Amino acid sequence: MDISQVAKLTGVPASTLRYYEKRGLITSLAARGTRRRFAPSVLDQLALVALGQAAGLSLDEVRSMLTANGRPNINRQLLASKAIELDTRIRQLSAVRRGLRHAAACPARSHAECPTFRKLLKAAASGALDRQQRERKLKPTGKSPAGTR
Amino acid sequence: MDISQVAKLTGVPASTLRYYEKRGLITSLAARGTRRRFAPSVLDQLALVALGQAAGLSLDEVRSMLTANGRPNINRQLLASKAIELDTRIRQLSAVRRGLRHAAACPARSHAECPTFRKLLKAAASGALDRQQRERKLKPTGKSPAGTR
DNA sequence: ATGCAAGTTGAAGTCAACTTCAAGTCAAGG
DNA sequence: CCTTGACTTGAAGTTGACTTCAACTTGCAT
Repeated sequence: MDISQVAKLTGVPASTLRYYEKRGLITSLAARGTRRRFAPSVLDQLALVALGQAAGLSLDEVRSMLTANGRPNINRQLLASKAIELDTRIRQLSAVRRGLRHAAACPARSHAECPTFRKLLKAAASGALDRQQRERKLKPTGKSPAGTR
Repeated sequence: MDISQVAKLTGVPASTLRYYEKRGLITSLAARGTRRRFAPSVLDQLALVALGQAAGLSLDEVRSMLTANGRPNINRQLLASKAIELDTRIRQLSAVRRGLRHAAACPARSHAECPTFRKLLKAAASGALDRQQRERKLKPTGKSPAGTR
């Protein structure tokens, strides 16, 4: 397959595919300078990247789970710890969602005065603050964790 | 309170507090050029920012829910739609978490050959790809300021 | 054989949310 | 009064994941 076919098939832009290849996340059969050709297995590789991203791995972390030839090579410990992080995150998001739903539905004039909202606010916010602090601890130099998108 | 007290109390660095003030997310009582003083209500304001961030709002979106004087002014429609997004996101994260847990525990030699893993991979990844495509649709020029994240 | 869309490259630009820097100001202790 | 350390400002730098650009090459259709 050529790059535009893969792009069309997966929805991943050609520029991203080139970028992923440079980062060692996917493999192509190209001689340098000529047009890339992708084996069908690139679809699996892209799926793995997508899964990793969805799980909150950086591209470097995803690559660390691939062998030189592009096959997966799983670091169980990293995955298990990411799963735990996900658990926590899911719980926090659920609390936030409750907060939003309440805020959107609650008829109180000012939410500053609605006790239910204040309670959810405090819970969700303190969770968020804790999380911020944890992240700062992991990066003691103070470099920003670039968005918890 | 002065800026370092607020920082200590909330865990939000002083630099961030200044940044938030410049962005109109929190208010201070300072005459320009002198030292900032914060009213206790700044803690509520910060909680609201944290909640918004946790819910996936951009700082601009958070600010759009504040009146000029810094009191919350909630856009129910935006909140409700963010709650729906959160629902979706939570479901996707749950699927991803299942995938991770399985990958971390599954004894198959190569995960490429484990059918359970392949199924979860496909599900989680396709969800992730769909999401990517949706986000790209919302940003057609690539220059739009309204981050959906 | 030729035109031109589609591909190639490295380098530079973008974005959000901060952080860091340089240069200067203020306030309290000694 | 003077030092010192916490504070002030605007400007510039950082991060990760891409995208865009400029300047060429390729390869299919005519």
